[in-house]
Amino acid sequence: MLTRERIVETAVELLDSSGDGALTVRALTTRLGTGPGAIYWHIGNMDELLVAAADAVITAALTTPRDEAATTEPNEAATTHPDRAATTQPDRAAATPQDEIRAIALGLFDAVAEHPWLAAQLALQITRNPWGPVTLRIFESIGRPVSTLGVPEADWFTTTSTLVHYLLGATAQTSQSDETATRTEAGRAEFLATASKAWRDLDPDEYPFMRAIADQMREHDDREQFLTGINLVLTGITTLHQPPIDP
Amino acid sequence: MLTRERIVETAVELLDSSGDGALTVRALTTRLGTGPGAIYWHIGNMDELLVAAADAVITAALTTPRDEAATTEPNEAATTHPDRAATTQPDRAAATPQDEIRAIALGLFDAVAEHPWLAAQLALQITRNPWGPVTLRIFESIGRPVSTLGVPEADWFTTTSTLVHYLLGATAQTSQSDETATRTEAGRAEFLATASKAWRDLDPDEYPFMRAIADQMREHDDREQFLTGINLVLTGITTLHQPPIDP
DNA sequence: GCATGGCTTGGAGCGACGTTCCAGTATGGA
DNA sequence: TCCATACTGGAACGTCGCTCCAAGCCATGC
Repeated sequence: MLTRERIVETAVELLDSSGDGALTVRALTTRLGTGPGAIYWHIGNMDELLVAAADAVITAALTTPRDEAATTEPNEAATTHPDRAATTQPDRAAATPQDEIRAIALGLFDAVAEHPWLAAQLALQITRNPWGPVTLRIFESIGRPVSTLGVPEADWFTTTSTLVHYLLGATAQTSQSDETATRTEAGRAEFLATASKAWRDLDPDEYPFMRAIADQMREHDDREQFLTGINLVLTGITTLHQPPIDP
Repeated sequence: MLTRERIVETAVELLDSSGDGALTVRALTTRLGTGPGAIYWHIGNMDELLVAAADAVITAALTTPRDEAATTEPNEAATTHPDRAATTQPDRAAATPQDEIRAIALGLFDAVAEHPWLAAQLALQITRNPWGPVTLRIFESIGRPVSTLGVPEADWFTTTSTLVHYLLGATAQTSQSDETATRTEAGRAEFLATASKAWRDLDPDEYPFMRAIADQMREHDDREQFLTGINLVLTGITTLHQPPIDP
């Protein structure tokens, strides 16, 4: 029996294994041993399928407890800390709101790193339908800890927007689409060296700044830089909204 | 005579007038009164044409002096402040680096608002080719004032990245793709009211935060919120990098 | 003046895509 | 047993990016 879930699942598999352009109706039909009519009975649209695929992966990334280690058996991790396990998101509690935000952001960052097609999809869906299910979910996840951050309620929307926008921009650029090259450690090092050299060879009149930071480009780590950016925004938030008078 | 510039120019016209999906090779051929072979003689690829179109618009947005008023005759504005006029970008000088960054960011924001197709293109190109000409130009423009901000040179890359990533994420989401509806003032108000109501009707268990900020959604202004976000990041930067010891 | 050879053009056509249409099958209730 | 409804998969349509190629253009050398 063909179900919407099975189609979405297969779509994600296709995207994961063969990249952006691999998700075609024809590829789905062969993989599922069926015809286009069957697929369009369950799914109205190719775009709708892409939204569903992205939503599935994002939802998984947002609800999975961020344990940094347990990737195969999340239940096992849950038994490690059996108290506190009643909440929706088992671990992660007992941390500062800042820690929560960092954890969620890193979860999304890693999800995009694991599913390179997700970067383009996120970007596209956010421009085409700014408040689709994907944006909504991310906003809610980031907004919840923001509301416990001490920010006045009137600024919740703007503050969360800033965080989410940074997060989306950063994941968009940092998703190595050049898969094969950047998959390995050596390939990534080579990529960085090449880019760094390209910047150094730019026109000094037109690109003085890029030339100045070419070295930093070669030595930087995407994930670390992402976290630094999050911390920068968090610092801005706490600086603006809670003056140094400590209770 | 057909030239690459003429093709790019026509491509921008097509995109501006008829939106995202209007730029096809066939549309170009009819508009230019030629055939596909002629076009592919000057342009290697459809993607390459899209990059060129985006680059053209972005470059224009980054080099135009941001005078908020003078759109037709930039030279006139230059005479207003005749000193300092020797730099590449006539006015804008004599301001703080923060002002410069705000001006550049708003310039990009307005460019995306004026060319709605640009949002999706920026997002796509940045994920597909993170250091293409468009990203490079934006990075250089933002990075230059950042380097005069008092941030230690070792942090220039990360700091500029944070600003650019926020900027890209914000413009991506804030580009009303739903053109006709949001073009007019009334249409936009209706759009906001509808979205706000949709948030209020969400499941209280799953989306408590979105429900809490539904009102702020209805009353917010995109451009203003964008600026607030920029200021938030700028505050984070100055807070982290120059301790309150004032010279 | 004229032939030559390299740019440049535009039309025909190829393969692949998303999508629709529809004849057919299965299944569960009357 | 019959039938309505849910579902399937193959054929086909229109459009897309792109390639191929015969013809045109035009400056140069003879």
